[in-house]
Amino acid sequence: MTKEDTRLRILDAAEEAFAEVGFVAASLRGITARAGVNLASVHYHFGSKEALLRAVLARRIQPLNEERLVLLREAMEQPGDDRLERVIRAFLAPPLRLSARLGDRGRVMMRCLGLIYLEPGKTVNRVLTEQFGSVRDAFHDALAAVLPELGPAERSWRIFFMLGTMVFTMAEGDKLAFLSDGACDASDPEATLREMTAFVAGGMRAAAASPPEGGEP
Amino acid sequence: MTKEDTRLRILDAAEEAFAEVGFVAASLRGITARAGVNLASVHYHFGSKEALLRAVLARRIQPLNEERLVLLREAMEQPGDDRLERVIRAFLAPPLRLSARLGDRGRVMMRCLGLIYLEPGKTVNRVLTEQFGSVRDAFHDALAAVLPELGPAERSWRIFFMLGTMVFTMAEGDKLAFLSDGACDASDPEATLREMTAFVAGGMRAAAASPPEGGEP
DNA sequence: GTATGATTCAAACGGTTGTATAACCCCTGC
DNA sequence: GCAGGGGTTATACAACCGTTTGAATCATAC
Repeated sequence: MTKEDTRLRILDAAEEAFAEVGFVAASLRGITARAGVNLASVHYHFGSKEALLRAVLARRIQPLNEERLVLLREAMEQPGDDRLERVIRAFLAPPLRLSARLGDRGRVMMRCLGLIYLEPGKTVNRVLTEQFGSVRDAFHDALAAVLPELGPAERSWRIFFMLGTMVFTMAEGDKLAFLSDGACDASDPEATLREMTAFVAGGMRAAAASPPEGGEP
Repeated sequence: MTKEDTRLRILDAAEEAFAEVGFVAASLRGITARAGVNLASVHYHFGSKEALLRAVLARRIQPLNEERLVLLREAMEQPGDDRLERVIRAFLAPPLRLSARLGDRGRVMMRCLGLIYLEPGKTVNRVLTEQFGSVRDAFHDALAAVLPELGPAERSWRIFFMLGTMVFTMAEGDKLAFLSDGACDASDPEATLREMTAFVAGGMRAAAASPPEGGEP
């Protein structure tokens, strides 16, 4: 068993454990037992439990956000009536595509990312929001171009809702099969992308709800 | 200090602790210290940490779901073009109204409920989904009447997204002020209700994304 | 073949957790 | 004024946590 092998097995086991019970509830003993490695090896390879979490997140998030920006550029370059849908898909598709590519690990990765995003903790949040800052700005600008009738505050609200829809689906998608009596399957990336895009696009296109910010004439 | 006083102080302190760090990360010692009561009193009054969690949830959720069903009945009784908006408001308004009524505790309660909903754990989920079952069915039926062009699967998807938008906003609303550079304020219940209703209604009204379920002719 | 550095291993550390127990206080009813 | 019990208190317990340590093991280069 090589060094890289051990690192990978720890990363995989940690991702599974985080996906099942969250970060704080997952124990290094459980993770190392699942990975079949020694307890101390996680400190040798990563340094601490938090550093392990950062490694688990970085492995997935960095490619995701890069792909988001690439897809967003493509979506903005070509005109068309469905430019809004393409922008939204640029935001939603990367995790779903990655999930499909990972096979069985796909749902583990989705649940892990969604759960960790929602779990409190100063360090975790700092990492995620740092990574997410430029992506948020890029989509803010793109939506300003695609939906010029929306004010900046309204745009922020709706990007927030889009983020929420995605994170919630990633974290709680497993429960949808039960909630819908088997009619829906969130482990199908194609269907999930189609349904989410339609819903979010409809929400984005809704008439502005905010009263105008300037004083009345 | 009366018996009921101690119970209430524990409930309040627990709600705050859960809102800040979640259930597993919150310690009974921290909770009882915050409440100014003895450590053992939580076992005397509630029995266990999990039973305390159930009590914290029940205090808020039961009235919420009852109000949802009342508002839903009212929304369905009177006709009009904005029946969809009224149905959605029946779902979204109760927690926001309760938050406004609770004053400073409002945001604590919102964050606690949202966070606990998203935190893994067999018991928690069972309690919440049990309480939520009848509400989900009622809204499913109401939306079938208001949006007859939507198939049952599509309806389940969109109710799921509505739930996600609400839970995410309850849990992460605090961060919206930062994410929007101060342009949005999720601690304003009126504005939050207005923005969420517009977004969710738009998503609900979007054209169906699913291919028809029957075979092609 | 042996020296060297990297990796793994078993064991233990101090601290925190939820829970249990028994003594204690205080108020009420007689 | 005093018995009694509901409520509070301090304390202890066993289990588990993340982290550290130093020896054992391995692979590699000379």
